[in-house]
Amino acid sequence: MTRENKAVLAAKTKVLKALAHPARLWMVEQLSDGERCVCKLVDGLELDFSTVSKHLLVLKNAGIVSDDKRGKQVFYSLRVRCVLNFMQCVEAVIKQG
Amino acid sequence: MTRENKAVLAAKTKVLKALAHPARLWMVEQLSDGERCVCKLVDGLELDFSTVSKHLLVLKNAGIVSDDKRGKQVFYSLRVRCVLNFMQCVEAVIKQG
DNA sequence: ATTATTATTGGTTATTATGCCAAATAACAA
DNA sequence: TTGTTATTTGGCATAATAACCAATAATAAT
Repeated sequence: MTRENKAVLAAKTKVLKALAHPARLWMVEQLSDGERCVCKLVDGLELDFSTVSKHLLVLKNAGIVSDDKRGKQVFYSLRVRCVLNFMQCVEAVIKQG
Repeated sequence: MTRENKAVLAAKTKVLKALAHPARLWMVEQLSDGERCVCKLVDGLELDFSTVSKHLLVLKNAGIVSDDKRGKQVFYSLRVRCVLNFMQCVEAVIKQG
């Protein structure tokens, strides 16, 4: 395998790893319905504010979400809708057992 | 969040986690071209035989691949083709920067 | 029967991920 | 200014992953 192939593989893996956590995946699903401030996401998760913030950073670094600070709140939104299509495939894997 | 929602989220996460490793993702891509024995996959990766075997177990437990022992070899194959479609979305995330 | 090949399992260690708390920042309000 | 709310950052403890080696199991070949 070439270094380039390895780099491509690492890039793909980064995106997948970002999605591969229940809290992060839940947030992505929430964002499919439109932007949310961090506080709103914290409300839906039984996690510390700082923990949620770090999870959002992971999603942002992977290119999956973007953030927009307005006033003292930060709103996150989904940059890539196709992520949701994939989840249908994941559900297919689950149902098939 | 209900326990049921948590369970669904955990199930989805299990599939995503299985894909979220360069060696495992590479193997899934290889299998898109047809079944492969473990030895063939080991050849393509710079990893110990036992390590590759364990990675395959992760994919199998997630429902992504199935195995078939014939003689002293074990052949793995992809159970869910749609996984490959998703990778196109992942590539879109990467290109978008 | 012995040996060789293919693969899995068990054990250990190193690295990475997760979560909380406390502290730091930023924006707005009083 | 001082205080309050919203968020991020740093630090630390713990849990989960990943890799290797050695040992085991199963099949095939000599």
